[in-house]
Amino acid sequence: MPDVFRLLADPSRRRLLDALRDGERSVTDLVARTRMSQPSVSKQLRILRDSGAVTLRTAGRQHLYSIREGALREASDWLSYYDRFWREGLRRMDDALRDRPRPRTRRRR
Amino acid sequence: MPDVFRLLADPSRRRLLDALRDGERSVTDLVARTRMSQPSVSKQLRILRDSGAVTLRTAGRQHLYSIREGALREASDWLSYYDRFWREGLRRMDDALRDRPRPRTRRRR
DNA sequence: TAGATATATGTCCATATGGGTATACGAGTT
DNA sequence: AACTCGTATACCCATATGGACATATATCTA
Repeated sequence: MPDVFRLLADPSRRRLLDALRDGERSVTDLVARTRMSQPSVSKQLRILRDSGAVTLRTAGRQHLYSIREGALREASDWLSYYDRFWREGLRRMDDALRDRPRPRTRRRR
Repeated sequence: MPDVFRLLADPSRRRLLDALRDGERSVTDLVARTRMSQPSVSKQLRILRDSGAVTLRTAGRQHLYSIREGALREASDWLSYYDRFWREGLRRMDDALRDRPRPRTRRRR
């Protein structure tokens, strides 16, 4: 249900994730780094947590958040196709090109 | 302005992009493949086009859309950091892991 | 020109979303 | 216990979003 891309759609959540790249951070810490209000930070962290993107560790009265391994994997996987696609420079438009002046059919390698 | 992740946040747009992976497609074609209404398809294509994610080629009365090279590059780049992060197995959460029972790094199969 | 096909746009609507402010809650501290 | 710090939640609100339906526009065809 919780779509990874939906998560990443919000800049504030991305900023939070960016702020967490170097390791776990407390809420106050994140508030300082992201220029957001504390409630907003908590709200977005809640969303990130519910979606399994981050984990929470409680240390006294501090809540330390950290990125969960593989959280963005789904998004990354989806995009990886296009990455390969462009890097190899292979445009598989043969079908679409069929009604054009015969662009020389490519063979499967 | 037009955020790539915002684009990808909508499943219907992702379906459209998926349908375009193999090359350019007409609107009718996309309608058939995505099970969306024609106006919805056009609407989302409009958004994708305005954002520079797809390009349009007119052939008679058909509008042929195709993914624009490097359109999702920005998103991919952003994610690449985390990818590297996890693939190398480098979790800089030593502090956090300190009080856990040795999570044992997974080996590559 | 009339009609059919292909696509785009306009309008309306229901819903989701994110921020802000106030407030509640929990854990230390005195 | 009273107070303070750190964090979470509740509520309200303005806005964005996406879909459906009807309709407009453009291109071919008879």
